[in-house]
Amino acid sequence: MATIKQVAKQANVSVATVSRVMNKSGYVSEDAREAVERAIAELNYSPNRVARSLYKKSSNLIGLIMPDITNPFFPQLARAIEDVANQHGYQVVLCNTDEQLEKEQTYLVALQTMHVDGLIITTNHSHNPNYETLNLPMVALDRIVKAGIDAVISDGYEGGKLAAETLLANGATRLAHIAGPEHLKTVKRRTEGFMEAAGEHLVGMTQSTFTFKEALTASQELFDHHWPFDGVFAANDVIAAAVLQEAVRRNIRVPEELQVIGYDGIELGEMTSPPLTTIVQPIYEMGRLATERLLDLIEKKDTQAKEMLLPVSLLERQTTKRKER
Amino acid sequence: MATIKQVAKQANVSVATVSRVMNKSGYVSEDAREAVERAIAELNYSPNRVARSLYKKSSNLIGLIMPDITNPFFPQLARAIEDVANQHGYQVVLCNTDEQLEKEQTYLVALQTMHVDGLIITTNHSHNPNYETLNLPMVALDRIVKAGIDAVISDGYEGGKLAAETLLANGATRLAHIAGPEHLKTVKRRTEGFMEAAGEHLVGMTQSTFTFKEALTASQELFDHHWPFDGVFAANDVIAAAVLQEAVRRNIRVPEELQVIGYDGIELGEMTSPPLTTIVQPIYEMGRLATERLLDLIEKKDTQAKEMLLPVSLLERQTTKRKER
DNA sequence: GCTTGATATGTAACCGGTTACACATTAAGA
DNA sequence: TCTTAATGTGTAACCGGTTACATATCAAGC
Repeated sequence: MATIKQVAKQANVSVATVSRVMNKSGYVSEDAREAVERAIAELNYSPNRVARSLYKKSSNLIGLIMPDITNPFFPQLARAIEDVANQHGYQVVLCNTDEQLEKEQTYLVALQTMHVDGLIITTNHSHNPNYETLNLPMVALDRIVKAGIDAVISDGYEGGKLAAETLLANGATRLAHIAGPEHLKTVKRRTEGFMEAAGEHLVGMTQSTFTFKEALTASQELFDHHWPFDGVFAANDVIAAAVLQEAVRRNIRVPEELQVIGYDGIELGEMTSPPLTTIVQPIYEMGRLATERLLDLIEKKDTQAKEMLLPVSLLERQTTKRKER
Repeated sequence: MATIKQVAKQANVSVATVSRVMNKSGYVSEDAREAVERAIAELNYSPNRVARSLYKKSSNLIGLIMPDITNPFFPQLARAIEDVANQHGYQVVLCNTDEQLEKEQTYLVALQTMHVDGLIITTNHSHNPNYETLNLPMVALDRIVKAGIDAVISDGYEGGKLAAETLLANGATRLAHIAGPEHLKTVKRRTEGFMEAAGEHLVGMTQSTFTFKEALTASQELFDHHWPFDGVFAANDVIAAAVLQEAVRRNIRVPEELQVIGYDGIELGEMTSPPLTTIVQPIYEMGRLATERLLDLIEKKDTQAKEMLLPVSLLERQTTKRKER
């Protein structure tokens, strides 16, 4: 790899001049600029980012902290983040924490010592590591961290409500629900919205994490203890897939006997049989927004912390009866 | 953030001594060591990786180049890679290329200028960017790049064969197949193995990419043009899910009338109705192996390029008839 | 007592960029 | 013509580590 010194020599100028043409800063004569550009091309030079980082204390790296990329909600988010970051010349460092405080801590110091410019956090921290003391630009994504930290979330309350209303409007009268992990506020909102709109129609409810296995268990529990019901809202699409599978196993016809609505709008919903009706969050959009916001923060364009609440929408596939309205 | 100078001052020694105790190199007296350790603790110091990188020309970063993390095969791989990397003090930089040469090029120079220590490539490069001229340790994962570059792959040929044999052993006599993208050699092997073992029982075949939408189209085509058949092997689980959905839509009972086998063993297979029988690749294991191999390469433990071929196995869920054997 | 090697530690160069500062030249304005 | 500001360029300090090298002390061996 060529260095700036070699370029300078080749172009017959000093390193300062080379740096100036690269950064378009200060005064450079037309002649010098051309000579430098020629030398750069000839040597196929690209500046060493580590060296630049050291002086500038900025690495063009952003840290992405998530519970587990293996959870199908996250890849799309990661993709959006990476796309936007990349368009702006940033790279992203992937960190899976499994929501374990210790892993999170380890990553946090690693990211800090490598001088990442900012953080996107999609992990909860009810257990409160010292994000605040980190003094790094950061934005929370699909998570509410605390006032003073930017957040991008979707309107879970409205989503839950929309699910209940849809079920009811489609003729369901006995509603059931499988809630998500209690410690995730954004997920809890979905349950709250659903319960509000379901009112006395709610006949049963269980709880589950977002792993399919546990969702299956929770589904069985729901059927065992609360059957019959004719509409289910699951806190996310993975849980909904479990409900669907369990319904099939019990020879319950979907959507004729039982309508099911999920939440998230991940690709999985297309792949179930029948395809899943769901409340879609604008996942990619959320990732995009969060990243753009982070880059603004990094470039100090705005320091007023904001919470961005995005609308959700109903995607009717085939686990609900489409009613003419 | 504290610097080594501050630590040195606090401990009343020179920066060289501090560096020595941190790296356990050279001679350090017991007294000095203790003083330095105390100072490090007091100042909550951790060394600046950027500075270290600059001198050592090594960043403890590895680049992970994949087509699209959104494709459900990759998150598990990414997870394995990140786990192993992290255990060894490395972080991973995520790069989605969509198999576009241009994005790949851009990433390659970005990764190089930031002095990543190595690369894991899960992307094909029939279009041949200059990996060879990169002069970086790298290992190909689930891809065959070329001789001289390490590769970790699973035995697609045996997998395809196993699928055909299973279908046949379960009583199927008219087999069909949906192949994957032609340019992926590892995927082509599956088709070859299947065709070899299916022999004259093969009655129809179409082709598809790994996106669900196109897989659905390919499935419809298969049913439209080659029905009836009683066993299908899909080149991966996403395609198998599409076949399943299309079968349900056409009121074809699985597995009674039609048996389906997928390939990969991703979580999606658990979530379909009925759950998918599939040929599982040891995905996590492959990621783990590839990363360990890369770290060995980085630490120059071994320079003899190897190709590691991992065995696959049949996971019987409910889209095949389990036969007493 | 003198030589020698092991132990211990500090100084300064180095990694490859960026930029403050000094200095020179040129053009514009009075 | 003289002053002044704009333009152009190089030198060297700096970012925060690592390490080669110089130097010093001390104990062992003769």
